[in-house]
Amino acid sequence: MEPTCVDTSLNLNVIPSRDKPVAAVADQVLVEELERLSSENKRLTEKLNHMCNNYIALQKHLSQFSQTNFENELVSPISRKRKAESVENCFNRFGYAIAESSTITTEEETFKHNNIISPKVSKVLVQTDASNTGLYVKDGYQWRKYGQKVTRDNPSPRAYFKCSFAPGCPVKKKVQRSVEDQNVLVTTYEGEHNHAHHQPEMSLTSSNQSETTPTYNLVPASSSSPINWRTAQASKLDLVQPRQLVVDDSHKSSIQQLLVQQMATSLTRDPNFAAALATAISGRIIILDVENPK
DNA sequence: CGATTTTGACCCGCGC
DNA sequence: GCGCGGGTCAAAATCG
Repeated sequence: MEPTCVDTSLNLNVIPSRDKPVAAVADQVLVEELERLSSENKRLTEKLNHMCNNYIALQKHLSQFSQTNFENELVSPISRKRKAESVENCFNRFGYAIAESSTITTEEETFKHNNIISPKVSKVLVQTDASNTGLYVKDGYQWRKYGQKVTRDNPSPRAYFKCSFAPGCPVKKKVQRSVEDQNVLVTTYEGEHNHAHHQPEMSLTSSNQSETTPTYNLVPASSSSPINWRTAQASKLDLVQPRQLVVDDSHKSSIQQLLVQQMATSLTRDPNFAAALATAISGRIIILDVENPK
């Protein structure tokens, strides 16, 4: 798909002519602008729909890939580390990660096949700027750091956090900079919170934690110039505990449509969204065509 | 002064 | 059995 630049700004420059009074011209301009914005809105909704379809297709591919991996491992078992690596490579192969989450790992599948309940593991990639040297991802929960370690395969240290919001909450997370792109923080969540998500925002801040606007990032795993989407409305997307709606095919499309509409509506209501979206789209978008992969 | 972070020590599983 | 590496503990330091 060709990168598209969408002009979401309002052009209200009124140039009165001798024939038409200022008010009439202004009315006409407003109507034209409204029509243009509504068509842009429609186009954006379609794009969002397309991206959702791609995401679902990718998830399907990933689960198929994991399934194949598991079957292969039954024949020739590999080490725990190798398994983790294969999942990581799987992400990279798909090329883009929308705050990537592995809702299921090969290890987890192994447990499932053995009917053993394992803690939920999810992985989130968060874009940082180069000046940010901290390992803190503000995700709405309260974390207590309990360790830091330099690992063999990555020169940057890995930080270990426990959820300290509720006593006895079993959730842990590991945060480490990606070995491929130092601007990307790889956060691995383990377990599920036994309490409510009290802070609605999901933002990345530097160690001084001074940023107030939630920041969401699309992180192309293979790209060094990722796209930033900055919108407050996006806080409605729960990226911390990625969930999968399980629906049958007959309801899938209608639910999908509903979600797309809700997302589009809430996003377009946000005054910051237009500017952010224009910046993002005029930058670079990589959308994987699942039907015709290059 | 309590909460949080830092950091070296320790534990444990895995591979050889 | 030993060494390595990842994960955790806990005492000291720091912060608000």
